[in-house]
Amino acid sequence: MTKRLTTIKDIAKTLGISVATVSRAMRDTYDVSAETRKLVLDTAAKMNYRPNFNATGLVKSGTHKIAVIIPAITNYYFSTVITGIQEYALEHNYQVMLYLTNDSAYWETKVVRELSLSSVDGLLACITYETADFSHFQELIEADVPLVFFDRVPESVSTSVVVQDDYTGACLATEHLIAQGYSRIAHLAGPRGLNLTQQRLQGYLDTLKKHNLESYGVIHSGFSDENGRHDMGILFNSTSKPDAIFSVNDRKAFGAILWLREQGILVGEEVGVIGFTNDPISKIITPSLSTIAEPAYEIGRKSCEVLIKHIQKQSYPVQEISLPTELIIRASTQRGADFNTFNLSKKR
Amino acid sequence: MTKRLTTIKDIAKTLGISVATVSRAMRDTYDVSAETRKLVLDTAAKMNYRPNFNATGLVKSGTHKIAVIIPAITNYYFSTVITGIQEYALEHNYQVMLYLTNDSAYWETKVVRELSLSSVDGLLACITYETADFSHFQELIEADVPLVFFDRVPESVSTSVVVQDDYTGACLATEHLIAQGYSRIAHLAGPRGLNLTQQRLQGYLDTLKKHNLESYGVIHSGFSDENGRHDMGILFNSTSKPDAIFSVNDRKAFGAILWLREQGILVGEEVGVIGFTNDPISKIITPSLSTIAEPAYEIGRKSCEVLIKHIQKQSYPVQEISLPTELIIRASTQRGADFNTFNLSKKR
DNA sequence: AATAGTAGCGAGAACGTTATCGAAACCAGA
DNA sequence: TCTGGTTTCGATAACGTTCTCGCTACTATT
Repeated sequence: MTKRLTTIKDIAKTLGISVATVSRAMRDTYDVSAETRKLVLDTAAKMNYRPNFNATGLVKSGTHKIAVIIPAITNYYFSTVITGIQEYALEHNYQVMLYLTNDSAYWETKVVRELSLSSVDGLLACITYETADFSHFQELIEADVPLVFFDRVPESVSTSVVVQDDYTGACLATEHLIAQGYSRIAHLAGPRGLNLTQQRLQGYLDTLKKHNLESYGVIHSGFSDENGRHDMGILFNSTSKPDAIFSVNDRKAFGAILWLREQGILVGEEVGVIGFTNDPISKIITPSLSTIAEPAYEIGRKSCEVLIKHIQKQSYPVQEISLPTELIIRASTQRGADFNTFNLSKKR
Repeated sequence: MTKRLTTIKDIAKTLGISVATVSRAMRDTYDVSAETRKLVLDTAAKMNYRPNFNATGLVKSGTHKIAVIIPAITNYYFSTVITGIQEYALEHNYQVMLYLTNDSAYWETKVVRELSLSSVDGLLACITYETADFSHFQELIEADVPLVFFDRVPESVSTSVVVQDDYTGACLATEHLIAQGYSRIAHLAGPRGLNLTQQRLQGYLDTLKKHNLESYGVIHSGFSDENGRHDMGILFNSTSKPDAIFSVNDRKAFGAILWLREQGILVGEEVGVIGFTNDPISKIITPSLSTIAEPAYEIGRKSCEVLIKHIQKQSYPVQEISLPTELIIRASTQRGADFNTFNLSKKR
């Protein structure tokens, strides 16, 4: 098919030395004189030599590849995490293989099971919101395959995880709503069973309790803006309507804002909305969305770092890393100012 | 490190047959009886056998992997393209390796040059907007490495490309602005040198000419909303101000809308804005953005399909595929209605 | 009964690299 | 001159798989 590439043998032949010497020279190890080393390196460059990773991978078990298994990449959070993973990996000479599960547990198990362990050194995974059976991951752990979870992590398997501090973030969000004078607070929650859903819900509930407030409703559903929009209809159909919404993520909060605008309800003034992520859209939407910022890029880098450390020495202890979040205050939780029209109709 | 995996030899030994027979049985080829085949397959499953891709890759040249080289993934278009690539690849038993260049020509050449050709069967690339020297790609082509470009394609190298119809899309956008009654039209253009920048600019210019209109300004810069915002300041600083903006992409159009809003200029009513991409944000921003929809997902699938065909038979002819775009009319190019306030302050 | 053909299997080389071991060459000290 | 130590290098086996051959046994044909 493609032209034959130059191998270590070719170099050895043209130089009249053995392949062993060439191999040693390439890797800058012991037992090779400075002259021959330079000679080998020069002719290797001249002959446009590239190492064959299949061969090296065969003899030393270990490809320099890691697999990233993730529900999707078409949103701010995931794409930013991947960017962090990618950069850390490349800096440390690892290559990343990407697998999208499309939030399907079927695809996830299929990918994980069929993933030939001879083709990657380790796995970085973020589970789907359907995943209830973790046996496919358990098998990997029992086979001593390095594995770290990020963002959405299972509770039952014992391996390293890297997440943002979901609980504290939810507390910050709820505290902020209360401080702004909202008291009838509802929560647009994520899919049940996900650790992150539980953590954010718990932070919300605990903060309400601390202030002797009652929840004005919790609805579990998916992460899309359409989910948010739909759930708002249900929430506001009751007799006791909320005056503020804490959404499990920004996308659902966008749906909430869109719904409120359609209903002619003033966002901020009448109903406060706060999200979770700090998606760039939150700055663009009208009114701009207050939110809890997640360190997506750092989560990518950190989880990749932990994985590579696990790969490089199996004695590396299991980590449970939680990165801090931050409250970002924008217009959607402000009263008093008419942020809704946002100068849109003001003439020069 | 990790536990020793079961190999074809282990299966042969426990069954008392030769490795050759096992190998043939696994691949369902000739010269093996139905009984032994079943026997081999059963014990392979029982022993949890996984093929070692390093070994197969060594003997048959050909890993089932493709490399995707892309400037970034943290935006709608690129992440959607990747999703399409990924899905087509997985369906056809190829695995994708991801490389982000971060729009740096330095990183691009580094990645392409260091990419061991023994570890991938082909490349899918979208160049950075800095890339002026294409020798790193030229080398691959000369080495007969399958390579296809998508979206941002170089003109000088002769290989398959998959793009959207940028020229016609730009014509559609400009025609639409004119049809809506705008006549003083300016263009927020992309970085110079990119084919897509040239195509969209040309479509814009040709359509103006067709209607005997003059351009009210063309400014080249990057793709970010910040670029768009900045360029608007320049555009409106002249004595002859435009009454409509055609932006090379949606992100810059968002910047333009934000800038207009800050200036108290009514978007749509006073100044029309149209983008290019159909980023989901275009539905969320106020007013919603008219745009030219790109078939990002299909471009991903199609370019992956072309690449795999190139890999599978080297006689496959070079393709130049251009996928159609579509005009999406929203509020930012409508006059008459007060879309800017968008019911925001309307009480129930 | 002799031959030819075929189905099923095994032995061994090969892919490109690294690791182990030993050999050669050189040098220093006695 | 001999011994011992170091430095530098080569031969060879291994990694797990596929591929090419050749061998055996069986069936069909004459």
